[in-house]
Amino acid sequence: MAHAAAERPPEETLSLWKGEQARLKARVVDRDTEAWQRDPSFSGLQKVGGVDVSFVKGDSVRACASLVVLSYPELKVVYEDSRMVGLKAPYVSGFLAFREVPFLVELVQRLQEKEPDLMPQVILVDGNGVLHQRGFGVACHLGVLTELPCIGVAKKLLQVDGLENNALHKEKIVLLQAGGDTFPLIGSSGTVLGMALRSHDHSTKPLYVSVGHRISLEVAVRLTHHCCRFRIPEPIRQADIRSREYIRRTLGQLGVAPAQRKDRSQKEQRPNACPQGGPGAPADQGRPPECHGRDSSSDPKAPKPGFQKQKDQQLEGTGHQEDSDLWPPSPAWVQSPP
DNA sequence: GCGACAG
DNA sequence: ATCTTGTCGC
Repeated sequence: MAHAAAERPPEETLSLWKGEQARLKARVVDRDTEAWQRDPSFSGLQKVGGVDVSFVKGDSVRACASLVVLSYPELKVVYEDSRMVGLKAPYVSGFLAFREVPFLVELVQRLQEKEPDLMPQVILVDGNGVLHQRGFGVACHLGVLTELPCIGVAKKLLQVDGLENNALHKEKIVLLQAGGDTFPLIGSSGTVLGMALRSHDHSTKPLYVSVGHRISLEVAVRLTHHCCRFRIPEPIRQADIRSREYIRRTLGQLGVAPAQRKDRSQKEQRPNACPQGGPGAPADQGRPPECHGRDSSSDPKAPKPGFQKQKDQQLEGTGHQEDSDLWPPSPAWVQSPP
C-alpha cells in the first residue's frame, strides 16, 4: 500500500471538497488591506514568503514542502523550512489545495512558533487564486486558512470560464514586449480573473497571476513582477529549488524501491549515498536569518533550452492501471469542518 | 470515445 | 509534479 494518494477520489469526495471550497470562498478578500500595498514603492514591505511542494518520482506519498521568506526588496532568503511530508490526496485539477495546503498551513504554523518575527507579509503561491473552476484556487485556500495576503502565480493557463490557450491568446502573448507587460484574463462572465504577466525582459512565456487573499489584482501583479530576477518569482523559485534539493539529498535517485526503477541501459549506477550528515541531520531545519553554508541560489546561469516544446505535452500516463481499485485506503479525507 | 489536465 | 543531456546565448 504505497499509493495512498494515487487514484482519483470518488465523486462523493469531490462533492465534499467542492462544498468546502464554496464555504471558504465566502471569506476571500480580493482587495488591498495593508498599508504597504497602497504605497507606490511598497514601503513597509520587508518580508515576502514563497511556498512549494516537490515530489518523489514514483512515490505517490512522499514529498517535500517548503516555506521560504525573502527580504524585500533585496530578495535574499532569511528563512527556510523544508520538510518531508506524507501526501494523503491525489492531484485533481481544481482541487490542488486538498493535496498541498495542509502542509503549507503547517509550515506557516511552525514559523509562527519558531520565528514569529519572520512571518511574511504576503505569500506567493505556486498555483492559482481566484482564477479557478470555482473561484477558489490554492492561493485563496492558503490565504483564508492563514489569514495572510496571498498571490496565485501559475506557470500555465488554467482553461476555465471560457479562457483558452488558443491562437488568440497566443497572439496576445506575443504583444507582451517587456517585463512587466500584461493583459487581462477575462472570463465569460466578463469578470477579470487574473492577468498574464511577462515577468522578465528575457522571458517569453508569461505567468498567470491572480488574487489569492487580501490583495488587489493590480498590486499582486506589480509585486510579482518586482520579485522576478528570472521568470519565476524568487520566493517561489527558492521554495522550489530548496524542496527538490532536500529530496535529492535525502533520497537521491532512489525515490522508490530500487528494484522497480527503469533500467538505464548499462550505465553505472552511482552508489549515491548521502554525503556528510546522515538523514537525521536536517542540514537546514530551523536555521535563523544567517543562512550559512551554500547560497548558490542566485546565479545568472539559468539553463533553459533556447526552444520550447511547442506544446506543453504531458505524458499521458503509461496506460497501465497496475493496482486495484480500492480507493480510499482509509477514511479521514476531508478535514474537520468546524 | 475524445479532449482536458494549476501542481 | 518528475526525468533527462546537451546546447545556445549573454
